[in-house]
Amino acid sequence: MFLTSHRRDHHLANAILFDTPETLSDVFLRQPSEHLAGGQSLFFEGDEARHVFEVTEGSLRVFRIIADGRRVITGFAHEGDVVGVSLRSAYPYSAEAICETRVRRLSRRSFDAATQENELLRNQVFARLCDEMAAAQDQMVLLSSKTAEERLCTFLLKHMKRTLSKQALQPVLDIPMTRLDMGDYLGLTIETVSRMISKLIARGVISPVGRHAIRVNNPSLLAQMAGDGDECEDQRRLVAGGRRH
Amino acid sequence: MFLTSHRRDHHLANAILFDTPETLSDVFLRQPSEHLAGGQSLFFEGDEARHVFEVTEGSLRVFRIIADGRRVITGFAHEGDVVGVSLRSAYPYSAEAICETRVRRLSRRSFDAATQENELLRNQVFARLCDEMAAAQDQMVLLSSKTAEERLCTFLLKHMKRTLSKQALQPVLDIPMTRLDMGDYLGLTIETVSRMISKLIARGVISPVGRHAIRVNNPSLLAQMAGDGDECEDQRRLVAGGRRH
DNA sequence: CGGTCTCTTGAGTTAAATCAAAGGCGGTGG
DNA sequence: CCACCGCCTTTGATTTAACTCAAGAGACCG
Repeated sequence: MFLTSHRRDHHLANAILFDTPETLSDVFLRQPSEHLAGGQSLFFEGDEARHVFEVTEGSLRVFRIIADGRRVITGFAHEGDVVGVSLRSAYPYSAEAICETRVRRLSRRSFDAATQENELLRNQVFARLCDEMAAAQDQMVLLSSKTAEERLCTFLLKHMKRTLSKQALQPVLDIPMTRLDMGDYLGLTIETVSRMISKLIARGVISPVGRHAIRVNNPSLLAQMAGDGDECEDQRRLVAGGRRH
Repeated sequence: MFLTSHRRDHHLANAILFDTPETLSDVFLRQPSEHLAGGQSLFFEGDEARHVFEVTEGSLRVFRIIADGRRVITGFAHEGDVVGVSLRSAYPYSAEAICETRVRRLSRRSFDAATQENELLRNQVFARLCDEMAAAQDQMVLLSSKTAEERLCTFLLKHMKRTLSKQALQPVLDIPMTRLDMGDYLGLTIETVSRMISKLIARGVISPVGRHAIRVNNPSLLAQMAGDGDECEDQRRLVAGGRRH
């Protein structure tokens, strides 16, 4: 389980918060931040789940290796996200730094204690779990019924929304992960990912800015191509007979 | 969000539990059970999330209708499962009875109150959320990297495990859902689902028992065909270079 | 500046989707 | 009780989107 922070507003001086944490991040504030080089593992699937981590800088990929050796990335954790939350004794997935990354570590005991006693924190954990669940369902929709093009556009759009909130209206989007990461996340091969990126570039929707960044020229077209429709509420009640499985 | 019960042991007389619920089911015990005919909707995606439901009999499909009218089933809820748990004001999915089904309804206020004040219940909700999250990740693995055959076998196996626990060693497995339901859950068309079922029958792995039940002749072969390997721990640490996206 | 790794592009293959049609089961009414 | 109708399911033929295989291009590093 990894928990995505939607907003992290530090209203109050951190010093005050050490003893009465108001946000999940506050709980981690006392911990020293640890550095991970790109590609370095934080923990492996099956390891005893002794710690919970907050990402303070950089990004992690969260994945499983399946029977035949293939990798399935179930999500990415970015600044402010918490990874390793679970009730099981072992981590159900591995986590690895995509790029230079910093995390704060907290023992599960401490984390559990903090969230058990503090209703505010508890609700935040619950809220994040719910959001993560919703994200997982979105991903299921993507994997079970979107085309390669729609998957890529959805991915870019999601990362745009995440970055946009902090980087104002800057249209240059950092993509720290490799094509392989994207492929393993989107259920596609690197070749298909590459082809779809080329297609978007050819159509002028995006422009390449080195290998790990793009400029989004036409966000609304990108959104349209992501195939989420307008989430048109009315249509939901009709049991529309659209085909394609 | 819907929560799966792993075990529902009523150690104590229910009467005693009314005031001090020990399990999530106990919270629903006072509520009258409502009947749903097959195909009947419990709630729609986007509806205001006023209630939480416990399935006491039968099964529900939990799904979303996407932009082009297609349906994606994100899960099924069976006896003992709780559906509708979320923090959002609106349900993020629809829920519909697959067959004759009974549910107990609880207002979100009551449910939240009960779980806020009772640590035991709260932990159960948390545990179920974690399990559901793990199931969602399994489903992502299935959708992003399993073949049609593996998907079907995984599906049958999962339902076998669920049913087995209560119906002893009886190898006849009820499949209340239609081929369309299976397809929308597994990311396949009804034709492909049907073909894969025929293939399993031809190979003698299963035998048809009417339309909505099968006999599993060779559970271990079925497990092998599900493609989950032996979850061999050692292989996990090797960054094996298996192909297929 | 050579080596390695990542990415791109092209050509051919394939698993599953689509299109099409027939078969079986269940319900309804004569 | 049987005939008919509608729905779900099965099976077959064809198409297609994405995968696989292959080779070349660009980036990064010692």
